[in-house]
Amino acid sequence: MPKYRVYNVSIMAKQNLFQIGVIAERANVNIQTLRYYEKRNILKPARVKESGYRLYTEDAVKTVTFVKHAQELGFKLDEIKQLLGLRNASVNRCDSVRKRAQIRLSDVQEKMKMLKRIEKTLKVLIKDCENNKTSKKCPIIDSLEAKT
Amino acid sequence: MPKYRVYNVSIMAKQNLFQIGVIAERANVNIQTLRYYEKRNILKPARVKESGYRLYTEDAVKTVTFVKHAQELGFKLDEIKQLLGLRNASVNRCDSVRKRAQIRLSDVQEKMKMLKRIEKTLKVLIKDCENNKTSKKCPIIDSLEAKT
DNA sequence: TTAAGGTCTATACCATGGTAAAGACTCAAG
DNA sequence: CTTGAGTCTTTACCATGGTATAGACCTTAA
Repeated sequence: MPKYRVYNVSIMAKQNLFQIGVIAERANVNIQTLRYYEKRNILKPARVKESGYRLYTEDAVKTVTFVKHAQELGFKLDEIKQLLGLRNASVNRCDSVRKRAQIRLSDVQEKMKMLKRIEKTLKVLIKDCENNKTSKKCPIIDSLEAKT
Repeated sequence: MPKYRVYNVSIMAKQNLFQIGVIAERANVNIQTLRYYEKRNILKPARVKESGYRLYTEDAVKTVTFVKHAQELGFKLDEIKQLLGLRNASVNRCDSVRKRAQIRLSDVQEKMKMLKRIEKTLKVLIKDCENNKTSKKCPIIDSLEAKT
C-alpha cells in the first residue's frame, strides 16, 4: 500500500514538495477545500505534475492556517485573498493590513450593537410575557403582529 | 387598465378577499415572497380560484408583519413557522412562546460573546501593529500565520 | 374583441464556504 | 502486471431567504 510521497523541487532550494493529501492532513482541512481555495485564487500549488497531481511546499500549510485564523476573526475569503496579497508585499503592508483590521473591527462592533438591540427587545418581551396573567393573550405574539 | 380586485368570500363572514398583489403591496414584500412563504408552509391563501389565482384575507398582512418582526429578532423561518402555530393555539401558548424567545435570547448572547472575543483579538492586533516600528514585518500577518 | 396588466408554474440564480460523488487516471509496491 | 490507495475533473448539492425570468394563462375595461 502506497504512502504519501515527498518530492524534491530543486537542488538549489532543497524544498520538499508534498501531495495534496499531505497538506490537507497537516492543515486539517479537506482535500476538496484546497482545490476550492485554488479556484478562488487563494492557494496555488508550487508545481503541477504532468499527470495533473498538485505539489505544494510546506508554506501551503501556513497559508491555510492564515486563512483559517482570519476566518475566525470574521474575514471573508475575498478579504483574506487581499490580506494574502499584502502578506507577500514588501512595502507599506502593515498600514494596509491594519486598515483592513480596523474595518473588520468596526463591522464587529456594528454587529454587536444590533445584537444588543435585539437582546433588549427580547428581554422586554419575555418580561411582559412573565407578567402576563391572562392565559388568553400572549404579549410577544401581539407585539410581533402589531403594525409598527 | 384593470386595478386590483376585491372579492367577497361569504355572506356570513363578509370577509374581503384580496389578490396576491394587494397583499404584497400592503405587507411591503414581493409577490414571489408570498408564494415562497406558501411553499414553506408559512402563509396559505384563504382561497384559490379555478384559474389558480390566490385570494387572501386581510389577516395575511398581519402574518407577514409577524414574520418580518420575528426575523428582525433573528428568528429563522422554521422557528417562525412554529411561532405561527402557537399564535393560533388556544392554550399554553404564552409559555411556549416565552420559552422560544428565551432560547433566542441565549443565542443572541452567545453570539455577542463570540463577537466580543473577536473584538478583543482585533484590538490587540491593531495595537501591536501601531506599535510596530519595523517596516518589514507586520504583527497581524505574523500572528495569523502562526501555528496556534 | 382586443389590449394591458395581473397572475400562474417551473426553473434557475444570488451569496457563502465548502462537501460529495462519479468515473477516469496515476503511482508505487508486491 | 496487478492491485489499491491517491488524485484528477466535472458536476451537483447543502443551508438561507429570497429574486428573476420565461412563457402561458386570466381578467376586465374600452
